[in-house]
Amino acid sequence: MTLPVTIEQTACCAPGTALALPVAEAERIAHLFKALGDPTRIRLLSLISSAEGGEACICDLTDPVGLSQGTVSHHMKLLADAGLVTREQRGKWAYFSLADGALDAAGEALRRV
Amino acid sequence: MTLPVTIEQTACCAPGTALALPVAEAERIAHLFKALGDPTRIRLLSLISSAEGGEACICDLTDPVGLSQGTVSHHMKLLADAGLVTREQRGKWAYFSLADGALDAAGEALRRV
DNA sequence: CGCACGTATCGAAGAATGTCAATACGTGAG
DNA sequence: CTCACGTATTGACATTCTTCGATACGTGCG
Repeated sequence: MTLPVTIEQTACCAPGTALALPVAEAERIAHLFKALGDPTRIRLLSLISSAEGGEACICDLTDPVGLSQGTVSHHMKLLADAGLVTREQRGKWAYFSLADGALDAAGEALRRV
Repeated sequence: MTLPVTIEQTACCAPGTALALPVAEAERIAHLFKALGDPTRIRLLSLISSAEGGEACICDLTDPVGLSQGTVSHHMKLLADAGLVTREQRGKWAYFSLADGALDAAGEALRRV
């Protein structure tokens, strides 16, 4: 983990800088898009959204993306941490769905830049 | 560079997979968001958009982000490669502006997932 | 309970990324 | 032409990311 050493970048500094996004918010936004910045994860999102009922378990996803179960689980964790998907345990299976309005929120974040 | 070894992932395969994004397009989209997946680059975009006239040169950007000139130049190249900013040489200076409709296109890409 | 199966986590290896200092490139001023 | 200055590129280094294989965790079935 890298602690944010930069302090109070929001106030003062170069002219015009005050209008720009505060560092903390830039980090939040970047974190969201970093989750979207991998082909496999885009594919996973797409697979979920086009799946029956808009949800899928890990076992449904490993084959299409051609990666190991552990790796897919890892990617799903990243997507969940970014708030892009939700996880629901049902029996032995973990079902993932697109988080409601998450993609819209991402688009909104773009407009704030 | 990694050549796309995966061939014809679009056709056949697992049931439901056909509806998902083709690998090539997932890669395109991911490449776009990877450019947006760094706090510094988000900050750079914001600085440019909030700058006088909606444009800025490297020298305007190094101080606010607190990074070396070479590093900022590197980030701007990535943003330009992703089609997010345009570069215009004017005298000794290179002026960067937000590419027209690029952020909208990013939002649109999300809707395609 | 014990086992099988789906999922999560861990440790390691290789690739990619962010950063700097140094240097090369290009352009306008003199 | 030569020089100064803004920008781009290079080489090096540390960090992060992606991936795998192996293993641990949890749940339902027998």
